[in-house]
Amino acid sequence: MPVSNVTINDIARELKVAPSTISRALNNKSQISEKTKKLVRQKAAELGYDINLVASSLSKNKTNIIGVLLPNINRYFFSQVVSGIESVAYDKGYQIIIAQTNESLEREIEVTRMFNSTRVAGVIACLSVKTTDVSHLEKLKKNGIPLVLFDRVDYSLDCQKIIVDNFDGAFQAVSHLIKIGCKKIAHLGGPSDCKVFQERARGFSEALEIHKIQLWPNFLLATDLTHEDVRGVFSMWMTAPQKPDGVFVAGSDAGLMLTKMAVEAGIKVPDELAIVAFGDEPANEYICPSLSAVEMPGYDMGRTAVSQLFDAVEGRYAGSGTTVKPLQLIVRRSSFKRE
Amino acid sequence: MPVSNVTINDIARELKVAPSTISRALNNKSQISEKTKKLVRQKAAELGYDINLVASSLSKNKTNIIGVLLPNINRYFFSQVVSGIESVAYDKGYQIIIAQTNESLEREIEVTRMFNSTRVAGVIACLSVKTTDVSHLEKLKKNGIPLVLFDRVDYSLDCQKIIVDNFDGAFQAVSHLIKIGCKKIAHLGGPSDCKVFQERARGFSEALEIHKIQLWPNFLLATDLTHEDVRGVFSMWMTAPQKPDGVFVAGSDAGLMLTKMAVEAGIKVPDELAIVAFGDEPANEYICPSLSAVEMPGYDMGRTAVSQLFDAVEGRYAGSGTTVKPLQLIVRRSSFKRE
DNA sequence: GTGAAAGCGCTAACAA
DNA sequence: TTGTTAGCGCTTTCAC
Repeated sequence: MPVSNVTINDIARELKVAPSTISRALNNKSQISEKTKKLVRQKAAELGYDINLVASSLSKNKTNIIGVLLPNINRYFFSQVVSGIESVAYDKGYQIIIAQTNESLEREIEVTRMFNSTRVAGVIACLSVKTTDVSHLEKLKKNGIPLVLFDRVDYSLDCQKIIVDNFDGAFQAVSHLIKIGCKKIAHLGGPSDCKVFQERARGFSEALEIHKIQLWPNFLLATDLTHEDVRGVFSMWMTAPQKPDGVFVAGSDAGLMLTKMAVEAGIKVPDELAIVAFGDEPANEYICPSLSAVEMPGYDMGRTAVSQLFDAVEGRYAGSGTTVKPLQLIVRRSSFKRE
Repeated sequence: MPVSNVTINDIARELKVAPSTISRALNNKSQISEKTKKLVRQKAAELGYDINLVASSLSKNKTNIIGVLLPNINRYFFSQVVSGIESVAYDKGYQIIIAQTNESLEREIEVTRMFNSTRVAGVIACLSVKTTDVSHLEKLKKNGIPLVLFDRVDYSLDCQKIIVDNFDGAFQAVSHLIKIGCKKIAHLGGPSDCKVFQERARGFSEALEIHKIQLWPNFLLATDLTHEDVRGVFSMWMTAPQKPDGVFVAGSDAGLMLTKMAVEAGIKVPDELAIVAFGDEPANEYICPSLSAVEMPGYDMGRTAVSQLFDAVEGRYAGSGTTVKPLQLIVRRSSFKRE
């Protein structure tokens, strides 16, 4: 490993000026003549100089790195968020370091510690489903590292939060099912210890109540939304005395699985069973029948999150607040209007 | 912003020992008594000390950050690769900073410069389709930053490369189409200036040749695989005197689009038109008919790439070489055996 | 086994 | 406008 990097001292020596002059010139500071500025830039280019951001960061006590913490980068929603974050960060000259928790609190804590050690300029996070205690994130604040939460947030944390209205999305979805004529509507829900899933379940219940639709036993289930869960719940429903004629599924993967199982079991979707999922992804458009879903604006949420983070990083505004992004119900064949 | 971080000097002062002792204790160096080691750790925990990696990196002239450069994080394959990279990096105590090129060479150059300035420990990259000149990547090498390329590689670069055998994958796919009885097979190809797509086209041609299948005019097309491209090609094929009865599509997105268009046009897939795509993703399993595809092992490629990068970073082995990952043809309904 | 001191490359007072 | 100087927080020789 050669590691023969040019430093500002090299440039300074060649030009017979002080290193600080080089620094000023390269950073476009005001108190410097255009002439030397040009001279310095020229020589820097000639020697192939690239600033050492490690040294710069240490000196300024501030990096140009944003830490992004999320459950899994390979889930569609999260990859959309990351893409949004990266696009804005890039324009601002920031870099993003990403880490997955795999829904493990222990790992979330470890990553947060790492971000802290890296002295990231700020952190954007989506909490793991298991996260109840948030002291690890509070420590960031204590160290002067701004935090923005998205999707799975914790209200006890004093920071900006970007969310969707899970209650409303669920309410919309279920109201839609009711409108197209479903009478026996079930909810395949997510982990009950996670707020977003609680809200979705609440939206489901509320919609039933308002429309005076009966809730049958075992029609409101909290699961981990794994393949096994979906399979188990589906077979239970299909062998029960009361079968649902409409299902609101709390996650997009589970929605796809359920739709596929139903079709394979010979059930007519949507006629015998209408399905709407929370969370849209490309497969929803392709599955047969195509799957209705409440679409979460991941890319946009990412962009907003990082913009708000920059407000804090750059000292413009660092308050606490919640941005609620609009949700859109996309009606496809799996819940297309019957009579 | 409080920014009241504890340093090793604080610990040293409290313990009335030298900062170097703290450093040694915390880094588990050999020349230090267990007693002070324990003492130091205890005090560090008590004060809530977290190492400042910026300072550490500057001092060691080496960061614990891996730069990952790829076209788009929100494409399934790439998100899989990143996930694989992150999982291994995390275990090694490294962080990953990711950047998207959006298939822009200019941006690829800019990001590379940035990685260089960040003094990343190494870089893992998938070149943009537009990348022909690779001097920006050569500069990394010159600066002692190891590089590993994956998927879209450049053989003039002296580094490890992780790829799939695009020729073979295409050959397999097309041979399969031939085996199930297709006689008029077409190829919806990708950008012709990109090696991987050239190889896929070559595999297509070779399979036809070997099996003595005629190549009809306009049956071997290079496109950008956009929605418009797919639509245009599809309608051209369907209105031509000779319609294909089998198509090998160079990308998974385009494969999904084509399948959907065919079904919507009332064409029986696979009976009238069999389809196989290069690249698998979740939607392939769900689309109706489900879409056959050559599966690229993204997660595994990511893990291998980063492992090889560590070999170079940690000075074990830094040669040049190519790892070819196995490709698997997954046969689904879109090309299921007819008689 | 521990301390003293230099230095990683840069920035930012303070002087001139 | 430019130079001098003192760090940023850590690691690492070199002494003791």
